[in-house]
Amino acid sequence: MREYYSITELTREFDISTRTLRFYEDEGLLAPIRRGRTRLFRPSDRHLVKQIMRGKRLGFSISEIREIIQMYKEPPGEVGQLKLMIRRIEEKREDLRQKRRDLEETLAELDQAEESCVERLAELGVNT
Amino acid sequence: MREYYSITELTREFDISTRTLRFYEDEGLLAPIRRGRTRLFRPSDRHLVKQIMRGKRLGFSISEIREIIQMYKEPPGEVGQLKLMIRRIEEKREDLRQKRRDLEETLAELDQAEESCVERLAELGVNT
DNA sequence: GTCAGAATTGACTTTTACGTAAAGGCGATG
DNA sequence: CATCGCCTTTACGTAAAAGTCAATTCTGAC
Repeated sequence: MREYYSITELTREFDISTRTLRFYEDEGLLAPIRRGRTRLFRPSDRHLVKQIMRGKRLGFSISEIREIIQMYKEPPGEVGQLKLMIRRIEEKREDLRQKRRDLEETLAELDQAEESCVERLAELGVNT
Repeated sequence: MREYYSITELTREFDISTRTLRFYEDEGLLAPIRRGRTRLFRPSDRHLVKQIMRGKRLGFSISEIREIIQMYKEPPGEVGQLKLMIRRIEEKREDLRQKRRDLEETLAELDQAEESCVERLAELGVNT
């Protein structure tokens, strides 16, 4: 496991700009360490970037992603906070389950659409 | 099945604003008929709104949603167009499968996070 | 017919998530 | 030493997706 990644290494790996990574840092999603002014990304930072990109693909906003990332961290020490956290996690999961239903429906409709196209091609005497 | 829905009926059903529905019309996603200047939404328009909201929840942009909606329509008559359409559908499906992987991973991590919280509560002697 | 409530258009504003340009620091290499 | 390539901050710009507001116009109920 590498010790540090430079900002451009990560931009290449995840196909995003340096601006984007700095923006995520401003937004409190990342906190790479510094050598002088230069950012050094640890493997854990790189993993955070992965999670951020995953969140993006699922259509979560920056603040939603921030919330989700909070959930992955060490659980809080206080009972009230813990219970609150559990409730929030359950909400996010419900959110994701809705997305899953949406996803399956969309996939099913696309399957149907493709089938129609294939049939139409067959009618036209094209061998698929 | 109702014949027509008013704009406000749909805003209430889907919890969106009239501005949003008109915006979708401007963007070519909807084309309700008119009585005078007033929009009348048919069941098919209402169904389109459902599909749009689904797309939104999955993080698709307006133009991606427009593309997907195109795919649900009658398949084109020309062989080249049909083959192109099939390729596009396959791309969208790959996109959705990626989202599904992202989703499952996120759900798994949230499960883990919740478990940590529950354990922590147990340590603190709280009965869940 | 009139009057409140709903609907319309059009213009301007806002939020999010970056893009882009300016101006320059730091270290290696020819 | 100069010039790459990579890194930095600061600041303004922008596209997408609506929100908001104003000025009208319908229209259904009384």
